[in-house]
Amino acid sequence: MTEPSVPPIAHADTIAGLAKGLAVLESFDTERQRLNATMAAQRAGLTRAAARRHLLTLAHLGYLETDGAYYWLAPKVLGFSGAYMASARLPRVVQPELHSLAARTGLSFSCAVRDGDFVVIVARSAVRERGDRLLAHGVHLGSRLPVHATSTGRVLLAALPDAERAAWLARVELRRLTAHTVSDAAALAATLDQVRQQDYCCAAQEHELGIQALAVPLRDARGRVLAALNVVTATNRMDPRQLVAQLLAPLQEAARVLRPLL
Amino acid sequence: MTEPSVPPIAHADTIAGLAKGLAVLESFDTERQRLNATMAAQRAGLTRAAARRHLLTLAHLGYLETDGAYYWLAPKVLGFSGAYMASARLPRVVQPELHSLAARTGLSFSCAVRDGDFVVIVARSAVRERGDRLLAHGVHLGSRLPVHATSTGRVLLAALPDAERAAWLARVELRRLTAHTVSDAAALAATLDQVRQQDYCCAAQEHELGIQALAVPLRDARGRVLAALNVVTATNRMDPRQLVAQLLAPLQEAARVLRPLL
DNA sequence: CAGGTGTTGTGCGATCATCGCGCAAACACT
DNA sequence: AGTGTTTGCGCGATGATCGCACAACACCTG
Repeated sequence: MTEPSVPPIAHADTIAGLAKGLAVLESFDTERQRLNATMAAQRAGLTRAAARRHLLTLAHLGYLETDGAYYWLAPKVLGFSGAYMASARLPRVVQPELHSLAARTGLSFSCAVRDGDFVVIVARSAVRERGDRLLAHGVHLGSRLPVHATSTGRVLLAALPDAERAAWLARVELRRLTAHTVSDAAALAATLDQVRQQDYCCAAQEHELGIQALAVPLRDARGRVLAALNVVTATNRMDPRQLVAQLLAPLQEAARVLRPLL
Repeated sequence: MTEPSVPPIAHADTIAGLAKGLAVLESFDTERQRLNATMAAQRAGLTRAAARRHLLTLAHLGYLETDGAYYWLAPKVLGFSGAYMASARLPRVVQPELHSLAARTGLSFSCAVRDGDFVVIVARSAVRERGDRLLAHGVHLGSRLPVHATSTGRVLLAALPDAERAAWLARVELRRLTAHTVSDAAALAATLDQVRQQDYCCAAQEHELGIQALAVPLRDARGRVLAALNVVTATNRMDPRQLVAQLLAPLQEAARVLRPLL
């Protein structure tokens, strides 16, 4: 007989050490790339002593490098990515289509799936602008971008059942990333309704100034939304209207071609 | 007073749960992509019960997906890759040079570092052959390839101090991957001497039939070998002699250009 | 330069998370 | 239906992990 008033923190047998260690590993993100025990403890929600032990373990296993005081990610963590890319069906199937789109249009395309409050880029075909400048510079394979401020994220949110979407909107903090970011839950809900209706999403400068993106959902044969496909352009090269006019059709065509393969 | 005859398994305070969990996560590789508790236990060296607990934890945290019996990698693991790519200096610096080489030659170039018995691809510029067929098909960012059978791996081995190299050769099992793989320690040692002397390595069909690669070391300003740069070609398009004649100079030039930046 | 202030490394005993055994149920294959 | 094999998971014992607390160190500051 369990106490009904106390919801069990973890109902099943979970390995606390593993969860904490991964929290530590996750606390190395784009913004904070070098951490010491104190900072890692703060970010991962552990005591300093515990964080230190986990950091030492991760370093010992080769996932982190250290100078004794600070720690940073070692190339070994890329191994997970390699294993995923080798195993997962989605990126393998989508990648050629992205390359084809990129080759035809000279623009950068990505495919993303949702993971909690973020989208994860699982396939990408980046095109270098003149002078080797890459658009959306920091976006790589594996990049995690906030779901509420990205075209792909919104397409994926729009595909959620109403109840789940409502729960998500009630819970999440809509961080403002640029002056254009929609950070009001009601406004986002309205946007998502529109996205669901028109079956695409255009997000202009909401995640990063100077760039805008257009996304469409990727459905499998049974109609379930598995991922989102998008294209990114510089705002000074094209306005949102042109973006939709010129690139919605190719994106939708790609989604149509991929549908039976997913 | 510790027993002198028994080398302590882990001298410092290491979190066993974390180490085991990561061993479980690592047991999902290119070859075995879907595992149940029994198989994971075998591969990670745990009991079935322990493996199950670790798998459940990983699934609960979103790193694995499961149907109840089998487990496979979730896209969330790509997040580590994204964080590493955003933080690490090496791939950021090398990537443009790889693209430039690829654009000029129409071939695929990679940059790799060593992690134990494997090299990890940390940057890559892949070129599609005619008909979208990709050379060295399964090689992605984050791929782990056996160090002894790859051009990059040998360049990195050749850079090791003698004692370390000898220790490695004595310890490692030189798995035969194709009929051309050098799997004899003495023969590999001789090859490494040659690599060290000529400062490049050409490996023909040792890792995969039909492809060959040429690699050079990437040194920093102080002369330390940090990584290796290579190019891959199909054996039916070029013989090893031609490969060296045509591509050694561009690779070395790239390494020279990168040297002050590393 | 001594004293103060903040930060870091780490030993220690208590505690509770993790261990693997072992059973029962499910499944597979006659 | 019967047998052999695999799987899910509860349980009590055990030892790994916890965070406190102290010492050592770095760095100001008057």
